[in-house]
Amino acid sequence: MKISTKGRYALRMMIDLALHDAGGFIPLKDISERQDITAKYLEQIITSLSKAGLVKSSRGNNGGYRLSRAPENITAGEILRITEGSLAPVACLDDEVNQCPRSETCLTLPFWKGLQNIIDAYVDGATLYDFIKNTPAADTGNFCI
Amino acid sequence: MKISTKGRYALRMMIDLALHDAGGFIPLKDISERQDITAKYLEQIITSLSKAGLVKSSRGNNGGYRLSRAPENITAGEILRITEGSLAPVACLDDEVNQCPRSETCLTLPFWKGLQNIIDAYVDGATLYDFIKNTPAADTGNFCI
DNA sequence: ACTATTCCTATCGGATTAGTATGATTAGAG
DNA sequence: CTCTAATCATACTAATCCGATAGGAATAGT
Repeated sequence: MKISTKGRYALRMMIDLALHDAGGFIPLKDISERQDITAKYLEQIITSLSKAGLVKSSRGNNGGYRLSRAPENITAGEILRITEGSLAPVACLDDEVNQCPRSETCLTLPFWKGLQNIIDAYVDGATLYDFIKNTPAADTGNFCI
Repeated sequence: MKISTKGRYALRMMIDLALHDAGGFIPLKDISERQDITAKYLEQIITSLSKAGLVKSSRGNNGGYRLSRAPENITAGEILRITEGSLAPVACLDDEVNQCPRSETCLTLPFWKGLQNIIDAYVDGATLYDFIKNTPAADTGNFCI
């Protein structure tokens, strides 16, 4: 029941992009140094965020990444679902493929469904702006996980 | 971010024990057949529940397991924490060993702490009785996951 | 003694995690 | 037009975790 490094690092990257947004593109190398995570690993993660449309990229010299929307319009839920796959606590809530034939009478399914609901509501209610709104411009990149 | 089979099976076992409680001990073989899970695997899981004091066991012929408390006094949270280890979504919330030196200023820690809080509140608010209270005695063992 | 049960410890294949490695492609600067 | 800094794409890998399986010892009722 743990969030993997992909989800955690993705959130840190997105917050980093929000904090250091100056209108232009931010190279991955800068994020890598501030967050102390290898650029190669961040590359994999931000690629999926880019394909999902959460960040825009620019190749070549002076290239990099930037948020494609304002921080108040990007939620932690979006970021985590893209990188973690799904936040459903059990597979049978994910899609019809994994549903079991006895789901109609399952005694535990409503419990898991309820858990999924509160998790979804929580992560979808947190925007990138919520993470950075109390942070002075000087205090950037304060992460621990 | 998935609950493992250990947590799911543990919950199913405990519900099974609650549903079939007739005062005596219920052999693991019966649970195994009703739930369609190998007895050998259930053995491992119920051992940890037994060591934690959630079930009482009796060895030898006519032995088995039974709940050590009434269903309304056993929560899903207890069961899941024993079998899953911890429901904290990130390791630095688990214990001091995993805490990072920058936890005071971490921008993501309050978010994860909040997620842990709602998960804890939800699972601790669900008792075994909640799972079985609407189940006719005839309809036993209806699980899908 | 026999049998049904829990208890204990070890093993194991496969999947997942958390990266690392290599190189191609792109685009601005000189 | 070349150099360089960057993204993009794909493959690989070591380590860990998951989901069991296996074999036998201990216990207790008949």
